[in-house]
Amino acid sequence: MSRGPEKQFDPELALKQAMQLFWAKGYTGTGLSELLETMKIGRKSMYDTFGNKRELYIKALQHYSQTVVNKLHRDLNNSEQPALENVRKVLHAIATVDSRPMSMGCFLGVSIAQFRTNDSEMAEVLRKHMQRVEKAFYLAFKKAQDNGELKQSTNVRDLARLFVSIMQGMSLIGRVIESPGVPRSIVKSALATLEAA
Amino acid sequence: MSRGPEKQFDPELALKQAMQLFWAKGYTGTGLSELLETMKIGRKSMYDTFGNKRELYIKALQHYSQTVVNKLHRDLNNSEQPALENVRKVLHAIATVDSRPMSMGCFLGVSIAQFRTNDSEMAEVLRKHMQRVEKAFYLAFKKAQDNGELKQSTNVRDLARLFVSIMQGMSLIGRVIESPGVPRSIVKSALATLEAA
DNA sequence: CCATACTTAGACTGATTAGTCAAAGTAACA
DNA sequence: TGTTACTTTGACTAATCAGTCTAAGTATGG
Repeated sequence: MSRGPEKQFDPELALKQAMQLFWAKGYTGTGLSELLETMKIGRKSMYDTFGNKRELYIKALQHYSQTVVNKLHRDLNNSEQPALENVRKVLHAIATVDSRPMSMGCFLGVSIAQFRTNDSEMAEVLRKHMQRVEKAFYLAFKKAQDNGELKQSTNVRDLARLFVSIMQGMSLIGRVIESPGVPRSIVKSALATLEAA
Repeated sequence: MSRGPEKQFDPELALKQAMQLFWAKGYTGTGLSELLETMKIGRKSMYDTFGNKRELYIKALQHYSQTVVNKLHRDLNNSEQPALENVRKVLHAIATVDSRPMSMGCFLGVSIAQFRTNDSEMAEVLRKHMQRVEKAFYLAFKKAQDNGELKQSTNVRDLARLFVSIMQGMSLIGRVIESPGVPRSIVKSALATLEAA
């Protein structure tokens, strides 16, 4: 039984704010003092609650996975319409987000770019989350194939991996382009390839 | 006329080594002391020759553009074979590189992920280099279309942007995947889409 | 052979870094 | 109402950060 006072802050809210700052400024680019100001908690509270800066980052990635990637799963597997229509809607939505000025891209993608490739612990964390993204696309394409929306000869595993790449590449490029037409242009030709698949 | 002694180091070699360290560890993740050790030059020499850390990074990006992106242009516009065959060879080559354990991806891509999106100066530098990549693909697809390798109805500008995204996404994902099959899988389905385009 | 103009190495600065720790505060239980 | 177990605040440390600057070294021009 806990006998002391309760925490004066909401750990999940603090985590969300940490995530957004990490997302915007990067891991090494985000200082602890700045982080604590944003999270509105004290130094000790951060270390007691989240471990250290690195563990906080890993927990921020989990938070992203449980919110954004979960939503991706739901949107891609919405049963109310044809599976490929879900894919189209999701890609258009992402293109819209990536078209905004100073779009930040995908938190998973920008994280992958920031850690050394020989950081095997972080690589494993990131790979795990990325595989959930791949699976979301895989399930949608599999269903589409079962429904006759895709040819039987199409390798839906490969197709899912292709679309994860497209999404990641588009989100990355969206961080620097000025024209909102570019992400739409990418989605347009990406969806065109589905016609023949 | 210069009256003093010549530099005791090769600025281009030093720049190349700085690029590789930045590439591996990121901008904020790379300390100046570490940088100077790798470049094998003194502190003052770095500031006199390259300005400061940030300008050094920008010059490293230029170096990348003048070597790697130039090679991409040459490979995609090699006139000895059909234009689409150039695209296939280039993508297979990139997939091979991205399949290596601890592949570092594309220096442009990892750079885009590292700077704040409101860093407009850096965004412009990165956009400029990325547009050269897009142009390399555009010219190859345009030639393919003129040669009848692609349908007249295909929008080659959109197609080029799609392939830049695919390449960036694949290179990013290559940093964390363990299986060499993933990049090959992506290239396989990417090239399959060209059959119908 | 000296003066000039460049180079070099490295000491130094003030700021900031991640992380620790002691002290004060507070709520719940006996 | 103490005692206990938790919280919070913020001072502190040692290391590192980017960047400056002085002093010593060196090749060239006169």
